[in-house]
Amino acid sequence: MDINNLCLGALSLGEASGYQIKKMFEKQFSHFQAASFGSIYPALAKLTEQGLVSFREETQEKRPTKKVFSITPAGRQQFAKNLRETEPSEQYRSDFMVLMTFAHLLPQERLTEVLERQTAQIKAELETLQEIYANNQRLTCGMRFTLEYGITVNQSLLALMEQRGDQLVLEIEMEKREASAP
Amino acid sequence: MDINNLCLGALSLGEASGYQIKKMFEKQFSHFQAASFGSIYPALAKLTEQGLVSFREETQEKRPTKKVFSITPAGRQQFAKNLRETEPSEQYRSDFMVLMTFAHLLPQERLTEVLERQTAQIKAELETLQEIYANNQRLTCGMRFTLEYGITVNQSLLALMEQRGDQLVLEIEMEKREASAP
DNA sequence: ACATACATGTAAATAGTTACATGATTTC
DNA sequence: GAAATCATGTAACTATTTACATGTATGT
Repeated sequence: MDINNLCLGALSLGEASGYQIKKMFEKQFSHFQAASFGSIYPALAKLTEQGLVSFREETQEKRPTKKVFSITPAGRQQFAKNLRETEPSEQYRSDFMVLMTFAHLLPQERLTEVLERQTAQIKAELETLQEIYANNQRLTCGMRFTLEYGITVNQSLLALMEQRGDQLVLEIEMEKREASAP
Repeated sequence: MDINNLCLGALSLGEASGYQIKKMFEKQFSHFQAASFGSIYPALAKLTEQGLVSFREETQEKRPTKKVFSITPAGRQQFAKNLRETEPSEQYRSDFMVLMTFAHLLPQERLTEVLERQTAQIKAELETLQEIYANNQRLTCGMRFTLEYGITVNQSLLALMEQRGDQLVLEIEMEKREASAP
């Protein structure tokens, strides 16, 4: 599923400007998809060209004029079709995991710092998801499910970090000592 | 952290051919990084050019000749330096989550199928990780940690899918009925 | 007979990010 | 006075995948 399609999906939930779609990627969709302006605006232009979305210009006081995009019936049909043909693939890339894999090559202070940063980030992500879950009435069942999915992951990860983090630091130190004096 | 560096990291654990490095990405590193031949071979060529790795050609009976790469002292130093400067960022992209977000646009059978596929995939991933964890003596502490990390995530996700999956299908059906007859 | 494992490599295509350009308004 | 929010857009760059090219050996 590419950004073009994702924009179509976002608009299937209601009209929005490019800027507002970016906000959606930073909130509701943040735990499973990212997108920058550099991909959203060209996507919107292409979808307009294809007749899958339309827009009206809205002049505002004290704010720049914005283009409010709406999905067309053709767009709605196309999105439903693309969705049916989408395979549920997943991809995950983690430099945190790379750092852990080679933790023995890191100075102890850096390792401790990285573990603390990761814990803090998991905590922050968990709070963000819980906040969206609690303070949003207009969520579909499916969105609530994805939020629960994210909350579950982050809760179990937080528990792991808190009980296993310090232990790892000690293990690495022991491993280093053994290696230097066998 | 790019593929060039990751290849350097893989070789810091022991000498290997390009083909064997690919295998590492499919096993030990599979839960947090992916790489194809199209990125590994050029990476190895570049690292050789930079003097960070060296190789010897090994002729085999009944198998094609292979290049066995080793990390040089300069390579080891460079990798440690790169690692210290790597930030623990993470990126996750999930078409499964996209499908769930727009689950109300999917035919019921397709939704059920996707949920079952996802459950099966989580199960498979969990088993793979547990197998690597159990049947591998040469794992560093850090690698064991990443495996526990992956196992934890998949265990909690599996529990969620089993208790929440069917419920979601029912909720979606109810939502659809309400929408058509308000 | 067909797929998979072994083994290396290149070129084209893809899909995206980052940085730039522009500018008013509001909050700290 | 600096930073963030609102708002749109382009162009260069980056990193990676996919598909192609080539070939033997083994398992199903």
